[in-house]
Amino acid sequence: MKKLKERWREIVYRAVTAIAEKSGFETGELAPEKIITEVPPDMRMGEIAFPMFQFSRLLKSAPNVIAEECLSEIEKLSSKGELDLNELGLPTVKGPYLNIKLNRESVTAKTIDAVSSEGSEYGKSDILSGKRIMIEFSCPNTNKPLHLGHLRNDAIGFSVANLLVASGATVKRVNLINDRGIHICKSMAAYERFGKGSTPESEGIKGDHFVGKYYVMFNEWVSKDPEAEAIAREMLKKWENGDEKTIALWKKMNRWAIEGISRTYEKTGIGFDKIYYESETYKLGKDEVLKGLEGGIFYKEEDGSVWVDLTEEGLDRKVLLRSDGTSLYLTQDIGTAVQRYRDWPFDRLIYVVASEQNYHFKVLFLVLKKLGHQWAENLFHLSYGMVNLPEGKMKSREGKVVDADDLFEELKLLAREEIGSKEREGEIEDAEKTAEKIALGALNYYLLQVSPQKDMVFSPEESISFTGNTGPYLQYTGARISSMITKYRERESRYRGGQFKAELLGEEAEWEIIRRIASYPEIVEQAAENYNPSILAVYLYELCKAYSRYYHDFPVLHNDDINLVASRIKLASVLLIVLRNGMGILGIPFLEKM
RNA sequence: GGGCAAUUAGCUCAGCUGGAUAGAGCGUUGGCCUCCGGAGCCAGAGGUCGGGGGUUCGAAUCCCCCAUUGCCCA
Repeated sequence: MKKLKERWREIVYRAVTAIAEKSGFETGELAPEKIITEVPPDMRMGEIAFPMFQFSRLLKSAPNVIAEECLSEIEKLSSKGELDLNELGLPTVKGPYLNIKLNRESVTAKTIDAVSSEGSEYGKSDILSGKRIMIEFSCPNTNKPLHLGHLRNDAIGFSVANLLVASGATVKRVNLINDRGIHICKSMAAYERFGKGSTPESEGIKGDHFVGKYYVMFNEWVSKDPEAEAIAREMLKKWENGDEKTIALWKKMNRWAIEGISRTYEKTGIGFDKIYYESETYKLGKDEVLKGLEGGIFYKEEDGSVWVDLTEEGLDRKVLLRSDGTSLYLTQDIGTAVQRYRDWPFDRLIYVVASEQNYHFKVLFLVLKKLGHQWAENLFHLSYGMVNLPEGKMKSREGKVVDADDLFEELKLLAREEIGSKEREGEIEDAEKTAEKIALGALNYYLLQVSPQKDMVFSPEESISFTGNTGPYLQYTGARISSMITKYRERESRYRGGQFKAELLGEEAEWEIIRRIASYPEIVEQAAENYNPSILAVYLYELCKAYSRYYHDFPVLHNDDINLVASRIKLASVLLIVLRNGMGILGIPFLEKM
């Protein structure tokens, strides 16, 4: 379909050029790829539309006149045998638009053939082939469990990584564990005081929640006794000086936290190719800053703190090292970036981080550029909006946070109930696992249907809804079709000899599905280019919607014509491939039964 | 004080590089299971695309001003 569109652009270009020559106008910078195409509002008008307004200035003529002229030029080319309109489709004029009606039968045959032969490869492109792209996402702290914000981050990171892979890039998924700093010491201090040697095992609590409990405890403690703050700070100093006991405690608690967080990752199905730890890169960051200081890129204040002046770049001055020589987030990020480029020279590094850090990344990228790293130009902050609750912002200090594990459990429970209410339970092999997959599908779809850049409201009731525009709707469509195909195979003898014939798929509803299937590769490209999984989410929903409508109106198996059955089954199985591929990219588990 | 972003139906969101009548879901009103999975399908009501200017043959989309909200920097 993309190829056809490009061919038509060239044809229209030729036609317009011919008209221009006749009237003695220059075509100037006109080029086939610059010609604007659209999709007509009504399927009956065709599949590709060329608005002629774009040429009216060039040809000094009214768009509807140009449309007619264009058409006759194309017909001329066709009668000369230079164009095969039977293969390319039929141009028609509607007011100021030149619309192309594709040859349905030929597009149907080609599309179905392409999808069935490419299978799980269908939709992949090479627009990023040869590119090495590193993508950082998730980035948890080791003092508390993952929350809703991380889930959005993970969903975006995971799916964007998949989109890049589908576009031919070599992708390295990396995580950065924020495992050092005053906040980490807070939970350590609280544990040392209140923990009494308990462990996640002894308490029967997941490690990250266990550690998080002490972080909360610290905040309670410090509200009663301001001394706590000093104790934590003392601990940080000890940590930086390599005090053995402190390091041992730090290691122990980090292990608990990371172990717990990893279990959450297992549930949500995400993984990384490499994990970075701030505790291992912050020193490199310091070195870089000191190098910059020597090189005169940065400067020192009287109190000994190191600064960078970005006023020329339209930003502010910014601290890089505190007066006591300790590092900041920015310092650590400098070190991490440098380390990454050493480890794996990339063509692009994408940071999936919330929009509240927009300024931070602007500064980071500028500082790295100032330090002379040419690759700094290839850094990109994929900024996503905050996740708010209907009653307002999430506030971790006030306990107004949606915990990732809790949310997941809740979703799973509801999915389990839903399964139980369907009287289909007996057919499902593992109801527990299925419930988990439905929960994950609901969650990922909910988080990904919104454009990343926008803030979103997370309504618990809506996210657990399994009807309407949701992940489970996609899964449900997939399950129904799977079940139908199974039936088809079971009754194979009845349909034996049935042949797929493109011309039998002549219903409008079928054509709508086919043109959507044909445009899937373009959708994946678009989503990848914009780092925007929501484009794909919307597409999949519309695809399923179109099929559900069709499926409701037209029998697939219940037909006397076995060729018609075979053809409609073919359509269903091709759609299933697209659905599977697309859902895979978004992290929505595909289910044969649910 | 400065910067960035957002504002589309009661609620949550789509609307791609400006194009033909602004779309979904939830909710609401009303239909559809002797038939391949009703987690479904269909229809109705619901809009001054925050406000005002501008560019353009054409603006929800681009530009400017204002308002509101969120985030960040100091």
